[in-house]
Amino acid sequence: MREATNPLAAKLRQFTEFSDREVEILDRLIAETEIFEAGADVIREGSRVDWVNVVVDGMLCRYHVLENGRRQITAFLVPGDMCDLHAFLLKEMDHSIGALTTSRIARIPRQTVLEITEKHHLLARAFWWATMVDEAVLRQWIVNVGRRTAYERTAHQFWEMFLRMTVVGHTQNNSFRFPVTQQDLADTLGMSIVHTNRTLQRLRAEGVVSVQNGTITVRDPDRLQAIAGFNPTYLHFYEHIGVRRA
Amino acid sequence: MREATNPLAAKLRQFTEFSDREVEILDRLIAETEIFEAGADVIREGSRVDWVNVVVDGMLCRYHVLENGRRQITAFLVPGDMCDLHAFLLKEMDHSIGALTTSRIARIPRQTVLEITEKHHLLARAFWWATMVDEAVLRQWIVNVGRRTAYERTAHQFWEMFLRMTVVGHTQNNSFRFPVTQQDLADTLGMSIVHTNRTLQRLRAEGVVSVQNGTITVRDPDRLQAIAGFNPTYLHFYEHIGVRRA
DNA sequence: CGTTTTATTGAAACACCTCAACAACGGTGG
DNA sequence: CCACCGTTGTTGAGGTGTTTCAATAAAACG
Repeated sequence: MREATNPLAAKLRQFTEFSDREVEILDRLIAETEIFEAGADVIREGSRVDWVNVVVDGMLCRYHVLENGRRQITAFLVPGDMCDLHAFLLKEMDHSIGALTTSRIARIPRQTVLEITEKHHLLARAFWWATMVDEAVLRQWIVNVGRRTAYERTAHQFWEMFLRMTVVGHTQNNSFRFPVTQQDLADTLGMSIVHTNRTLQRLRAEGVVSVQNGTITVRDPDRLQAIAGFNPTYLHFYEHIGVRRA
Repeated sequence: MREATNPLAAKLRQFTEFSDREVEILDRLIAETEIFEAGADVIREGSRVDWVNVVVDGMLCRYHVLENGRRQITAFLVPGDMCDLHAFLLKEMDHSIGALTTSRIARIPRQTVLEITEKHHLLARAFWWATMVDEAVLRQWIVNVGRRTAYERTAHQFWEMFLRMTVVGHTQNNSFRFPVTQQDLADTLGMSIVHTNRTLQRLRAEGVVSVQNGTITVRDPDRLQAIAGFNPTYLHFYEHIGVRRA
């Protein structure tokens, strides 16, 4: 059964146009999906993986757990994102992926991915591109955690997320669903839950954003981008898919 | 002129075997090189790139600069590493790449990369794989900066670097060249130079590592790995290319 | 409604930062 | 070969952003 809209195709179309044949293949890839409840792990650290997960619906996160219970989230996954391609390299997953909301996931066997990339250069290249985009986001994440204050860091995370959600058409009236607890947010920003709470309060008090019920509303986009110290060069990355400079 | 040893081929061989034809192509890619002096930038933020850089010799780093001068290093590049593939996506570089030592770089035109990946699936896949490895390293970097103390963080960086250098055969007697200033190190670990200095002293005083003249010697590997809280799963990544668990 | 999870608050502790001075080192030119 | 100079490393000390602990309020859940 074909998806009305194929988030994977939508995402990859950012990079290039596809033929009908290629779109058909992408459709077939996500035809069969599996549901994961909020809070459930899609993959757990240490497990062996022989397939690629594609997010069809929902939101998930990649997280690493250290010995003493410390946790670090290293990515949020939204519809269209492929994950665990790298599992072909590692014998075992070095981190877990958990569902933040009830999510629909398509599982593509390793063999299928290999065959497709062998026969369809353009798709192979698109997959590669998607990996490189992830890389760019990861680098910004490091900069964020390494060199920004809690306040800037939180703003940057929100702004980046806002842009990403806009790209895939998941924002309306400057607001979008971001169903994370403050603990989750603390674990993505590399700070304590208490300080996360206080930082959120400040952002709210200053009328920059409002956060409620897992929905974030950007009240003052210009201000938010400014606080975030958002790299205008990095923004190009979003410009060519429709997001404009403030 | 053929390279006696091709670091690019050496690196990609971690993932798969190549035919003579493919190796020949890889050799040709890095046949022509350019020298960059220590301290020079290979690419600067904001510039447009139409080629891929491959490190043939030396060591470089990827760094991001924020408005007020704060800097964050997000990667070290060693022989065999390809960089700026993602530049095909972004209009401009969102960060710079600087040479830490005098380095030899091969510049491969964008068009060449596209042609090769179109005609040679295996090479295309290898490039993709290399990108995914970079991603895994970046994720660990985030965990490091986000959730480890200065002490653990520094240890982790050293241990990771030690493993990477071992992989490409650049360690001898548990020591390797790591020609960074304490400021550089501070910028990679997301801490101040003063605290970096003190952390190094502690690591030295405890007989874990010694650092001198841009050369690091791992005096107590087991201890270092333990302090780093190095993820044994992540280690698999190195195991299949010869590095063994302590 | 109880029960569990999540958000919020206060206050003390501390890891890390900033400032600022000085020592050591490596190169350069006289 | 020494004097000079810029860069890098080291130290002390006070300041602060952030954490930790611990308790309470407020939602969310069944």
